Amino acid sequence: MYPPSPREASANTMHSPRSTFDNLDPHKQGRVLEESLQEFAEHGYHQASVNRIVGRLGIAKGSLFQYFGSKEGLFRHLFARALDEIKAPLKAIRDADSGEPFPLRLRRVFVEGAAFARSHPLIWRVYRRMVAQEDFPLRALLLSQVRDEALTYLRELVEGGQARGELRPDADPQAAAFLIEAALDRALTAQDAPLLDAGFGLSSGDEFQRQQRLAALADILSQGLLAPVDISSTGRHAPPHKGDANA
Amino acid sequence: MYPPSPREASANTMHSPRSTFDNLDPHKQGRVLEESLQEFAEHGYHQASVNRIVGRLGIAKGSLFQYFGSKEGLFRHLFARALDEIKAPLKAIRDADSGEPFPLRLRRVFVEGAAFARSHPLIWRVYRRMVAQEDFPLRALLLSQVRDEALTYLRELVEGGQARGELRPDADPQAAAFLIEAALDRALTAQDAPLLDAGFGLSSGDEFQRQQRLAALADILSQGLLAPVDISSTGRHAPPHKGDANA
DNA sequence: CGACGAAGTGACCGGGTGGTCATTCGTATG
DNA sequence: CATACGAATGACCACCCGGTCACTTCGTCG
Repeated sequence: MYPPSPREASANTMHSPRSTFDNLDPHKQGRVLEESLQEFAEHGYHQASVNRIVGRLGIAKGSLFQYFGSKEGLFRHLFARALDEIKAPLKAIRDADSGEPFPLRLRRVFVEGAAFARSHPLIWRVYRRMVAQEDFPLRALLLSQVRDEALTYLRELVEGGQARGELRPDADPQAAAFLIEAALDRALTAQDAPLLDAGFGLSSGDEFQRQQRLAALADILSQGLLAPVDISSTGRHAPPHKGDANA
Repeated sequence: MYPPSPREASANTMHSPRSTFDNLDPHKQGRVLEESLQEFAEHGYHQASVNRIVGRLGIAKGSLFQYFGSKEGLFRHLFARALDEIKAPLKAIRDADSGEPFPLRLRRVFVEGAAFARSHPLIWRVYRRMVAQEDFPLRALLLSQVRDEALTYLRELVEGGQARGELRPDADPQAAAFLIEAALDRALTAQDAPLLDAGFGLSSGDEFQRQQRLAALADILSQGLLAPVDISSTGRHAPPHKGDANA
Protein backbone atom coordinates (compact mmCIF):
# COMPACT_ATOMS: atom_id res chain seq x y z
CA MET A 1 0.00 0.00 0.00
CA TYR A 2 2.25 2.76 -1.18
CA PRO A 3 0.37 6.03 -1.28
CA PRO A 4 0.98 7.68 -4.62
CA SER A 5 1.52 11.27 -3.65
CA PRO A 6 3.45 11.36 -0.37
CA ARG A 7 6.39 9.10 -0.83
CA GLU A 8 7.55 9.58 2.69
CA ALA A 9 6.76 6.14 4.02
CA SER A 10 8.40 6.48 7.40
CA ALA A 11 7.64 9.10 9.99
CA ASN A 12 11.30 9.78 10.49
CA THR A 13 12.20 12.66 12.68
CA MET A 14 15.38 13.06 10.66
CA HIS A 15 14.53 14.26 7.19
CA SER A 16 17.35 13.62 4.81
CA PRO A 17 17.29 15.45 1.50
CA ARG A 18 15.82 13.27 -1.22
CA SER A 19 18.51 11.24 -2.85
CA THR A 20 19.16 8.61 -5.42
CA PHE A 21 18.89 5.99 -2.73
CA ASP A 22 15.14 6.47 -2.33
CA ASN A 23 14.51 5.50 -5.94
CA LEU A 24 16.37 2.25 -5.71
CA ASP A 25 14.94 -1.20 -5.88
CA PRO A 26 13.83 -1.78 -2.28
CA HIS A 27 15.61 -5.09 -2.26
CA LYS A 28 18.89 -3.38 -3.06
CA GLN A 29 18.17 -0.74 -0.46
CA GLY A 30 17.78 -3.48 2.09
CA ARG A 31 21.04 -5.12 1.16
CA VAL A 32 22.93 -1.85 1.37
CA LEU A 33 21.55 -0.97 4.77
CA GLU A 34 22.01 -4.42 6.19
CA GLU A 35 25.60 -4.75 5.09
CA SER A 36 26.45 -1.27 6.31
CA LEU A 37 24.88 -1.90 9.70
CA GLN A 38 26.89 -5.07 9.91
CA GLU A 39 30.09 -3.17 9.27
CA PHE A 40 29.38 -0.54 11.91
CA ALA A 41 28.37 -3.23 14.40
CA GLU A 42 31.55 -5.18 13.79
CA HIS A 43 34.03 -2.35 13.76
CA GLY A 44 32.49 0.70 15.37
CA TYR A 45 32.25 4.02 13.59
CA HIS A 46 35.84 5.00 12.98
CA GLN A 47 37.13 1.53 12.23
CA ALA A 48 34.26 0.85 9.88
CA SER A 49 35.50 1.09 6.30
CA VAL A 50 33.51 2.37 3.38
CA ASN A 51 35.80 0.43 1.10
CA ARG A 52 34.91 -2.78 2.87
CA ILE A 53 31.20 -2.04 2.69
CA VAL A 54 31.18 -1.46 -1.05
CA GLY A 55 33.47 -4.43 -1.45
CA ARG A 56 31.00 -6.77 0.19
CA LEU A 57 28.09 -5.21 -1.63
CA GLY A 58 29.83 -5.42 -4.98
CA ILE A 59 29.02 -1.82 -5.87
CA ALA A 60 31.23 1.16 -6.64
CA LYS A 61 32.35 3.45 -3.87
CA GLY A 62 30.96 6.42 -5.71
CA SER A 63 27.50 4.95 -5.47
CA LEU A 64 27.50 4.87 -1.69
CA PHE A 65 28.56 8.50 -1.57
CA GLN A 66 25.90 9.37 -4.10
CA TYR A 67 23.33 7.75 -1.82
CA PHE A 68 24.35 9.19 1.51
CA GLY A 69 26.83 11.97 0.84
CA SER A 70 29.32 10.84 3.42
CA LYS A 71 30.15 8.14 5.90
CA GLU A 72 28.39 10.11 8.57
CA GLY A 73 25.34 10.49 6.36
CA LEU A 74 25.18 6.74 5.96
CA PHE A 75 25.39 6.31 9.69
CA ARG A 76 22.64 8.85 10.27
CA HIS A 77 20.41 7.00 7.88
CA LEU A 78 21.02 3.73 9.66
CA PHE A 79 20.36 5.31 13.01
CA ALA A 80 17.07 6.77 11.92
CA ARG A 81 15.93 3.38 10.71
CA ALA A 82 17.03 1.70 13.89
CA LEU A 83 15.26 4.29 16.00
CA ASP A 84 11.97 3.40 14.38
CA GLU A 85 12.55 -0.24 15.16
CA ILE A 86 13.37 0.53 18.76
CA LYS A 87 10.47 2.79 19.53
CA ALA A 88 7.71 0.38 18.61
CA PRO A 89 8.48 -2.46 21.04
CA LEU A 90 9.34 0.03 23.75
CA LYS A 91 5.93 1.59 23.51
CA ALA A 92 4.40 -1.86 23.43
CA ILE A 93 5.96 -2.72 26.78
CA ARG A 94 4.97 0.60 28.21
CA ASP A 95 1.31 0.17 27.42
CA ALA A 96 0.93 -3.53 27.92
CA ASP A 97 1.15 -4.17 31.62
CA SER A 98 0.36 -0.93 33.38
CA GLY A 99 -1.93 -2.74 35.74
CA GLU A 100 0.41 -5.46 36.90
CA PRO A 101 2.29 -5.42 40.20
CA PHE A 102 5.72 -3.88 40.17
CA PRO A 103 7.90 -6.99 40.42
CA LEU A 104 6.13 -8.56 37.52
CA ARG A 105 6.46 -5.44 35.42
CA LEU A 106 10.15 -5.24 36.19
CA ARG A 107 10.64 -8.84 35.22
CA ARG A 108 8.90 -8.14 31.98
CA VAL A 109 11.19 -5.19 31.31
CA PHE A 110 14.22 -7.43 31.65
CA VAL A 111 12.85 -10.29 29.62
CA GLU A 112 11.44 -8.14 26.83
CA GLY A 113 14.57 -6.04 26.73
CA ALA A 114 16.68 -9.13 26.40
CA ALA A 115 14.42 -10.41 23.67
CA PHE A 116 14.85 -7.20 21.72
CA ALA A 117 18.62 -7.25 22.04
CA ARG A 118 18.63 -10.84 20.86
CA SER A 119 16.40 -10.24 17.90
CA HIS A 120 18.28 -7.11 16.78
CA PRO A 121 21.87 -7.99 17.58
CA LEU A 122 23.38 -5.53 15.13
CA ILE A 123 21.39 -2.56 16.33
CA TRP A 124 22.17 -3.47 19.88
CA ARG A 125 25.88 -3.71 19.21
CA VAL A 126 26.01 -0.36 17.52
CA TYR A 127 24.03 1.16 20.36
CA ARG A 128 26.45 -0.25 22.90
CA ARG A 129 29.38 1.13 20.98
CA MET A 130 27.79 4.54 20.84
CA VAL A 131 27.18 4.55 24.57
CA ALA A 132 30.72 3.56 25.41
CA GLN A 133 32.68 5.32 22.71
CA GLU A 134 32.81 9.01 23.23
CA ASP A 135 33.83 10.03 19.76
CA PHE A 136 30.87 8.85 17.74
CA PRO A 137 29.78 11.60 15.41
CA LEU A 138 26.40 12.57 16.82
CA ARG A 139 26.61 10.68 20.03
CA ALA A 140 24.94 13.09 22.41
CA LEU A 141 22.14 14.03 20.07
CA LEU A 142 21.34 10.54 18.89
CA LEU A 143 21.67 8.82 22.22
CA SER A 144 19.47 11.26 24.06
CA GLN A 145 16.70 10.41 21.64
CA VAL A 146 16.54 6.81 22.74
CA ARG A 147 17.80 7.05 26.30
CA ASP A 148 15.36 9.71 27.42
CA GLU A 149 12.55 7.48 26.36
CA ALA A 150 13.77 4.45 28.25
CA LEU A 151 14.70 6.36 31.37
CA THR A 152 11.43 8.21 31.55
CA TYR A 153 9.61 4.93 31.37
CA LEU A 154 11.66 3.41 34.15
CA ARG A 155 11.19 6.43 36.35
CA GLU A 156 7.44 6.34 35.81
CA LEU A 157 7.46 2.65 36.56
CA VAL A 158 9.02 3.31 39.94
CA GLU A 159 6.87 6.33 40.72
CA GLY A 160 3.77 4.39 39.79
CA GLY A 161 4.78 1.62 42.14
CA GLN A 162 5.28 4.11 44.90
CA ALA A 163 1.96 5.77 44.25
CA ARG A 164 0.22 2.44 44.60
CA GLY A 165 2.00 1.74 47.85
CA GLU A 166 3.94 -1.19 46.47
CA LEU A 167 7.31 0.43 46.88
CA ARG A 168 9.07 2.16 49.71
CA PRO A 169 8.03 5.77 49.51
CA ASP A 170 11.40 6.96 50.71
CA ALA A 171 13.37 5.47 47.85
CA ASP A 172 14.63 8.00 45.34
CA PRO A 173 12.98 7.25 42.00
CA GLN A 174 15.99 8.64 40.21
CA ALA A 175 18.27 6.29 42.08
CA ALA A 176 15.99 3.38 41.39
CA ALA A 177 15.75 4.18 37.70
CA PHE A 178 19.50 4.59 37.53
CA LEU A 179 20.04 1.23 39.13
CA ILE A 180 17.52 -0.57 36.99
CA GLU A 181 18.92 0.92 33.84
CA ALA A 182 22.46 -0.03 34.82
CA ALA A 183 21.47 -3.60 35.58
CA LEU A 184 19.38 -3.92 32.46
CA ASP A 185 22.07 -2.52 30.24
CA ARG A 186 24.69 -4.85 31.61
CA ALA A 187 22.39 -7.84 31.45
CA LEU A 188 21.61 -7.28 27.80
CA THR A 189 25.25 -6.68 27.04
CA ALA A 190 26.31 -9.81 28.85
CA GLN A 191 24.06 -11.88 26.64
CA ASP A 192 26.52 -11.83 23.79
CA ALA A 193 29.67 -10.79 25.61
CA PRO A 194 30.86 -13.66 27.79
CA LEU A 195 33.64 -11.49 29.12
CA LEU A 196 31.11 -9.26 30.84
CA ASP A 197 28.98 -12.13 31.99
CA ALA A 198 30.79 -12.24 35.31
CA GLY A 199 30.26 -15.96 35.58
CA PHE A 200 26.55 -15.49 35.87
CA GLY A 201 25.63 -17.40 32.75
CA LEU A 202 23.58 -14.93 30.76
CA SER A 203 25.64 -15.70 27.71
CA SER A 204 25.15 -19.42 28.00
CA GLY A 205 22.37 -21.80 28.71
CA ASP A 206 19.05 -22.24 26.99
CA GLU A 207 16.30 -19.70 26.62
CA PHE A 208 14.51 -20.80 29.77
CA GLN A 209 17.60 -20.59 31.94
CA ARG A 210 18.40 -17.15 30.67
CA GLN A 211 14.93 -15.91 31.37
CA GLN A 212 15.10 -17.25 34.90
CA ARG A 213 18.38 -15.54 35.51
CA LEU A 214 17.06 -12.27 34.16
CA ALA A 215 14.06 -12.63 36.43
CA ALA A 216 16.36 -13.27 39.36
CA LEU A 217 18.11 -9.97 38.72
CA ALA A 218 14.80 -8.16 38.48
CA ASP A 219 13.64 -9.77 41.70
CA ILE A 220 16.65 -8.63 43.69
CA LEU A 221 16.04 -5.11 42.51
CA SER A 222 12.36 -5.37 43.31
CA GLN A 223 13.17 -6.66 46.74
CA GLY A 224 15.38 -3.65 47.29
CA LEU A 225 12.55 -1.31 46.46
CA LEU A 226 9.56 -3.07 47.95
CA ALA A 227 7.73 -1.48 50.83
CA PRO A 228 9.18 -2.59 54.14
CA VAL A 229 7.25 -4.84 56.45
CA ASP A 230 8.89 -4.95 59.83
CA ILE A 231 11.55 -2.33 59.51
CA SER A 232 11.02 0.85 61.42
CA SER A 233 10.62 3.85 59.27
CA THR A 234 7.38 3.34 57.38
CA GLY A 235 5.08 5.62 59.33
CA ARG A 236 2.54 5.58 56.53
CA HIS A 237 0.04 2.99 55.57
CA ALA A 238 0.97 -0.62 55.89
CA PRO A 239 1.86 -2.18 52.58
CA PRO A 240 -1.09 -3.82 50.90
CA HIS A 241 -1.07 -7.49 51.63
CA LYS A 242 -0.11 -9.27 48.48
CA GLY A 243 -1.10 -12.85 48.68
CA ASP A 244 -0.91 -13.98 45.12
CA ALA A 245 -1.24 -11.07 42.71
CA ASN A 246 -0.21 -13.12 39.72
CA ALA A 247 -2.33 -16.07 38.75
CA MET B 1 77.69 -2.14 28.74
CA TYR B 2 75.08 -3.48 31.06
CA PRO B 3 74.44 -1.87 34.41
CA PRO B 4 76.45 -3.61 37.09
CA SER B 5 73.48 -4.64 39.18
CA PRO B 6 70.04 -5.42 37.76
CA ARG B 7 67.79 -2.53 38.70
CA GLU B 8 64.51 -4.28 38.12
CA ALA B 9 62.38 -2.07 40.30
CA SER B 10 58.88 -3.25 39.45
CA ALA B 11 57.57 -6.76 39.99
CA ASN B 12 55.67 -6.73 36.74
CA THR B 13 53.89 -9.89 35.77
CA MET B 14 54.48 -8.99 32.14
CA HIS B 15 58.18 -9.12 31.52
CA SER B 16 59.11 -7.13 28.47
CA PRO B 17 62.52 -7.73 26.94
CA ARG B 18 65.02 -5.22 28.27
CA SER B 19 64.98 -2.10 26.17
CA THR B 20 66.41 1.33 25.85
CA PHE B 21 63.47 2.70 27.77
CA ASP B 22 64.61 1.18 31.05
CA ASN B 23 67.86 3.11 30.96
CA LEU B 24 66.22 6.45 30.49
CA ASP B 25 66.08 9.28 32.96
CA PRO B 26 63.11 8.29 35.15
CA HIS B 27 61.65 11.74 34.75
CA LYS B 28 61.57 11.30 31.00
CA GLN B 29 60.11 7.83 31.42
CA GLY B 30 57.32 9.34 33.43
CA ARG B 31 56.56 11.98 30.85
CA VAL B 32 56.44 9.43 28.05
CA LEU B 33 54.10 7.11 29.92
CA GLU B 34 51.83 9.88 31.12
CA GLU B 35 51.42 11.47 27.72
CA SER B 36 50.84 8.11 26.06
CA LEU B 37 48.22 7.13 28.60
CA GLN B 38 46.53 10.44 27.99
CA GLU B 39 46.39 9.74 24.28
CA PHE B 40 44.89 6.28 24.71
CA ALA B 41 42.39 7.63 27.25
CA GLU B 42 41.29 10.39 24.93
CA HIS B 43 41.08 8.47 21.70
CA GLY B 44 40.93 4.76 22.45
CA TYR B 45 43.40 2.31 21.02
CA HIS B 46 42.87 2.53 17.28
CA GLN B 47 42.23 6.26 17.15
CA ALA B 48 45.24 6.96 19.30
CA SER B 49 48.06 8.27 17.14
CA VAL B 50 51.73 7.60 17.66
CA ASN B 51 52.47 10.73 15.68
CA ARG B 52 50.44 12.79 18.10
CA ILE B 53 52.16 11.25 21.11
CA VAL B 54 55.66 12.00 19.90
CA GLY B 55 54.48 15.41 18.81
CA ARG B 56 53.36 16.34 22.28
CA LEU B 57 56.43 14.80 23.83
CA GLY B 58 58.75 16.59 21.45
CA ILE B 59 60.71 13.44 20.66
CA ALA B 60 61.30 11.59 17.42
CA LYS B 61 58.94 8.84 16.33
CA GLY B 62 61.80 6.43 16.02
CA SER B 63 62.51 6.78 19.70
CA LEU B 64 59.09 5.55 20.75
CA PHE B 65 59.45 2.50 18.55
CA GLN B 66 62.91 1.89 19.92
CA TYR B 67 61.43 1.93 23.41
CA PHE B 68 58.40 -0.26 22.90
CA GLY B 69 58.75 -1.92 19.53
CA SER B 70 55.22 -1.15 18.41
CA LYS B 71 52.05 0.67 19.29
CA GLU B 72 50.77 -2.47 20.91
CA GLY B 73 53.96 -2.84 22.90
CA LEU B 74 53.50 0.66 24.25
CA PHE B 75 49.96 -0.17 25.25
CA ARG B 76 51.05 -3.36 26.98
CA HIS B 77 53.59 -1.45 28.96
CA LEU B 78 50.99 1.07 30.06
CA PHE B 79 48.58 -1.68 31.02
CA ALA B 80 51.13 -3.46 33.17
CA ARG B 81 51.85 -0.24 35.02
CA ALA B 82 48.16 0.48 35.50
CA LEU B 83 47.51 -3.01 36.77
CA ASP B 84 49.97 -2.48 39.58
CA GLU B 85 48.19 0.71 40.54
CA ILE B 86 44.83 -0.99 40.54
CA LYS B 87 45.71 -4.02 42.58
CA ALA B 88 46.98 -2.19 45.61
CA PRO B 89 43.85 -0.24 46.59
CA LEU B 90 41.68 -3.21 45.69
CA LYS B 91 43.51 -5.38 48.17
CA ALA B 92 43.30 -2.58 50.70
CA ILE B 93 39.51 -2.54 50.49
CA ARG B 94 39.36 -6.29 50.63
CA ASP B 95 41.28 -6.53 53.86
CA ALA B 96 40.10 -3.42 55.60
CA ASP B 97 36.54 -4.01 56.67
CA SER B 98 35.98 -7.72 56.78
CA GLY B 99 34.26 -7.43 60.11
CA GLU B 100 31.70 -4.77 59.24
CA PRO B 101 28.07 -5.51 58.45
CA PHE B 102 27.23 -6.08 54.81
CA PRO B 103 25.46 -2.82 53.97
CA LEU B 104 28.34 -0.82 55.32
CA ARG B 105 30.86 -2.86 53.38
CA LEU B 106 28.88 -2.43 50.21
CA ARG B 107 28.70 1.30 50.74
CA ARG B 108 32.43 1.34 51.17
CA VAL B 109 32.91 -0.56 47.93
CA PHE B 110 30.97 2.09 46.06
CA VAL B 111 32.61 5.06 47.73
CA GLU B 112 36.13 3.70 47.50
CA GLY B 113 35.59 2.59 43.94
CA ALA B 114 34.40 6.03 43.00
CA ALA B 115 37.37 7.56 44.74
CA PHE B 116 39.75 5.39 42.73
CA ALA B 117 38.09 6.26 39.43
CA ARG B 118 38.30 9.93 40.35
CA SER B 119 41.92 9.81 41.34
CA HIS B 120 43.00 7.83 38.28
CA PRO B 121 40.76 9.24 35.58
CA LEU B 122 43.00 8.21 32.70
CA ILE B 123 43.35 4.62 33.79
CA TRP B 124 39.65 4.43 34.38
CA ARG B 125 38.83 5.81 30.94
CA VAL B 126 41.12 3.36 29.20
CA TYR B 127 39.63 0.53 31.21
CA ARG B 128 36.12 1.54 30.23
CA ARG B 129 37.10 1.68 26.60
CA MET B 130 38.63 -1.76 26.80
CA VAL B 131 35.50 -3.18 28.35
CA ALA B 132 33.21 -1.72 25.76
CA GLN B 133 35.34 -1.88 22.64
CA GLU B 134 35.74 -5.37 21.37
CA ASP B 135 38.72 -4.85 19.16
CA PHE B 136 41.33 -3.85 21.68
CA PRO B 137 44.50 -5.81 21.08
CA LEU B 138 44.66 -8.03 24.15
CA ARG B 139 41.26 -7.34 25.51
CA ALA B 140 40.30 -10.75 26.80
CA LEU B 141 43.64 -11.50 28.37
CA LEU B 142 44.18 -8.14 29.95
CA LEU B 143 40.64 -7.65 31.16
CA SER B 144 40.34 -11.01 32.79
CA GLN B 145 43.35 -10.12 34.92
CA VAL B 146 41.57 -7.26 36.60
CA ARG B 147 37.95 -8.38 36.39
CA ASP B 148 38.47 -11.77 37.96
CA GLU B 149 39.94 -10.09 40.95
CA ALA B 150 37.06 -7.67 41.43
CA LEU B 151 34.37 -10.24 40.81
CA THR B 152 35.86 -12.77 43.16
CA TYR B 153 35.90 -10.15 45.86
CA LEU B 154 32.28 -9.23 45.32
CA ARG B 155 31.17 -12.83 45.31
CA GLU B 156 33.02 -13.46 48.55
CA LEU B 157 31.44 -10.37 50.00
CA VAL B 158 27.99 -11.75 49.31
CA GLU B 159 28.78 -15.26 50.43
CA GLY B 160 30.28 -13.91 53.61
CA GLY B 161 27.13 -11.95 54.28
CA GLN B 162 25.07 -15.04 53.74
CA ALA B 163 27.26 -17.13 56.00
CA ARG B 164 26.76 -14.66 58.77
CA GLY B 165 23.01 -14.69 58.30
CA GLU B 166 22.85 -11.10 57.17
CA LEU B 167 21.67 -11.91 53.68
CA ARG B 168 18.94 -14.04 52.25
CA PRO B 169 20.38 -17.52 51.93
CA ASP B 170 18.40 -18.22 48.79
CA ALA B 171 19.83 -15.36 46.76
CA ASP B 172 22.25 -16.49 44.10
CA PRO B 173 25.67 -15.08 44.95
CA GLN B 174 26.51 -14.99 41.26
CA ALA B 175 23.43 -12.94 40.53
CA ALA B 176 24.18 -10.61 43.40
CA ALA B 177 27.78 -10.14 42.33
CA PHE B 178 26.66 -9.54 38.78
CA LEU B 179 24.21 -6.89 39.89
CA ILE B 180 26.63 -5.15 42.19
CA GLU B 181 29.31 -5.09 39.56
CA ALA B 182 26.91 -3.69 36.98
CA ALA B 183 25.72 -0.97 39.31
CA LEU B 184 29.21 -0.11 40.43
CA ASP B 185 30.58 0.03 36.94
CA ARG B 186 27.81 2.31 35.75
CA ALA B 187 28.08 4.52 38.80
CA LEU B 188 31.80 5.06 38.31
CA THR B 189 31.29 5.66 34.62
CA ALA B 190 28.50 8.14 35.23
CA GLN B 191 30.83 10.23 37.36
CA ASP B 192 32.49 11.76 34.35
CA ALA B 193 29.96 10.95 31.67
CA PRO B 194 26.86 13.09 32.16
CA LEU B 195 25.18 11.33 29.30
CA LEU B 196 25.08 8.11 31.29
CA ASP B 197 24.13 9.83 34.47
CA ALA B 198 20.46 9.23 33.80
CA GLY B 199 19.53 12.38 35.62
CA PHE B 200 20.74 10.97 38.87
CA GLY B 201 23.41 13.55 39.48
CA LEU B 202 26.55 11.49 39.94
CA SER B 203 28.35 13.73 37.53
CA SER B 204 27.38 16.90 39.32
CA GLY B 205 27.18 18.15 42.85
CA ASP B 206 29.82 18.32 45.51
CA GLU B 207 31.79 15.49 47.01
CA PHE B 208 29.32 14.98 49.85
CA GLN B 209 26.29 14.77 47.58
CA ARG B 210 27.99 12.28 45.32
CA GLN B 211 28.91 10.08 48.23
CA GLN B 212 25.36 10.16 49.49
CA ARG B 213 24.04 9.16 46.12
CA LEU B 214 26.52 6.34 45.83
CA ALA B 215 25.47 5.16 49.26
CA ALA B 216 21.84 5.30 48.19
CA LEU B 217 22.59 2.93 45.33
CA ALA B 218 24.43 0.57 47.61
CA ASP B 219 21.58 0.66 50.09
CA ILE B 220 18.96 -0.32 47.55
CA LEU B 221 21.10 -3.27 46.56
CA SER B 222 21.65 -4.21 50.18
CA GLN B 223 17.95 -4.01 50.83
CA GLY B 224 17.40 -6.38 47.94
CA LEU B 225 19.74 -8.91 49.46
CA LEU B 226 19.02 -8.57 53.14
CA ALA B 227 17.51 -11.43 55.04
CA PRO B 228 13.87 -11.78 54.10
CA VAL B 229 10.99 -10.00 55.61
CA ASP B 230 8.35 -11.13 53.21
CA ILE B 231 8.98 -12.35 49.74
CA SER B 232 6.31 -11.04 47.51
CA SER B 233 4.05 -11.83 44.71
CA THR B 234 6.66 -13.52 42.60
CA GLY B 235 6.18 -17.16 42.00
CA ARG B 236 9.55 -18.14 43.38
CA HIS B 237 9.89 -20.51 46.25
CA ALA B 238 9.45 -18.94 49.63
CA PRO B 239 12.56 -18.42 51.69
CA PRO B 240 13.17 -21.38 53.99
CA HIS B 241 12.96 -19.57 57.27
CA LYS B 242 12.52 -16.04 58.44
CA GLY B 243 12.66 -16.06 62.18
CA ASP B 244 15.86 -14.57 63.48
CA ALA B 245 18.10 -12.86 61.00
CA ASN B 246 17.57 -9.18 61.63
CA ALA B 247 15.96 -7.77 64.69
C1' DC C 1 16.98 6.72 -34.24
C1' DG C 2 18.79 10.66 -31.04
C1' DA C 3 18.31 13.02 -26.73
C1' DC C 4 18.10 13.19 -22.09
C1' DG C 5 18.47 12.31 -17.32
C1' DA C 6 19.18 9.17 -13.69
C1' DA C 7 22.16 5.45 -11.94
C1' DG C 8 26.61 3.45 -11.73
C1' DT C 9 31.56 3.56 -11.98
C1' DG C 10 36.59 3.42 -10.46
C1' DA C 11 40.88 5.88 -11.08
C1' DC C 12 42.55 9.36 -8.52
C1' DC C 13 43.42 12.76 -4.61
C1' DG C 14 45.30 14.55 -0.22
C1' DG C 15 46.20 13.08 4.07
C1' DG C 16 47.07 10.18 8.05
C1' DT C 17 48.66 5.63 9.67
C1' DG C 18 52.15 2.36 11.99
C1' DG C 19 56.63 1.22 11.19
C1' DT C 20 61.86 1.33 9.37
C1' DC C 21 66.66 2.45 9.31
C1' DA C 22 70.83 4.75 7.89
C1' DT C 23 72.58 8.40 10.07
C1' DT C 24 74.03 11.66 13.70
C1' DC C 25 74.71 12.95 18.51
C1' DG C 26 76.56 12.73 23.27
C1' DT C 27 79.59 11.12 26.18
C1' DA C 28 82.50 8.09 28.76
C1' DT C 29 86.49 5.57 28.11
C1' DG C 30 91.44 4.16 26.54
C1' DC D 1 92.64 12.87 20.66
C1' DA D 2 90.32 8.58 18.76
C1' DT D 3 87.26 5.05 19.54
C1' DA D 4 83.06 2.92 20.93
C1' DC D 5 78.33 2.53 21.76
C1' DG D 6 73.84 3.43 23.18
C1' DA D 7 70.38 7.16 22.46
C1' DA D 8 68.08 10.12 19.28
C1' DT D 9 66.62 11.40 14.87
C1' DG D 10 63.35 12.26 10.83
C1' DA D 11 63.03 11.28 6.00
C1' DC D 12 60.93 7.69 3.99
C1' DC D 13 57.86 3.52 3.08
C1' DA D 14 53.64 0.95 1.90
C1' DC D 15 49.13 1.09 3.06
C1' DC D 16 44.54 2.55 3.86
C1' DC D 17 41.34 6.09 4.61
C1' DG D 18 37.12 9.17 3.16
C1' DG D 19 35.86 11.67 -0.65
C1' DT D 20 35.67 13.45 -5.74
C1' DC D 21 34.32 13.63 -10.45
C1' DA D 22 34.62 13.00 -15.31
C1' DC D 23 32.90 9.44 -17.44
C1' DT D 24 29.97 5.32 -19.02
C1' DT D 25 25.72 2.66 -18.95
C1' DC D 26 20.89 2.13 -19.06
C1' DG D 27 15.95 2.93 -19.64
C1' DT D 28 12.53 5.76 -21.49
C1' DC D 29 10.69 8.95 -23.92
C1' DG D 30 9.60 11.94 -28.55
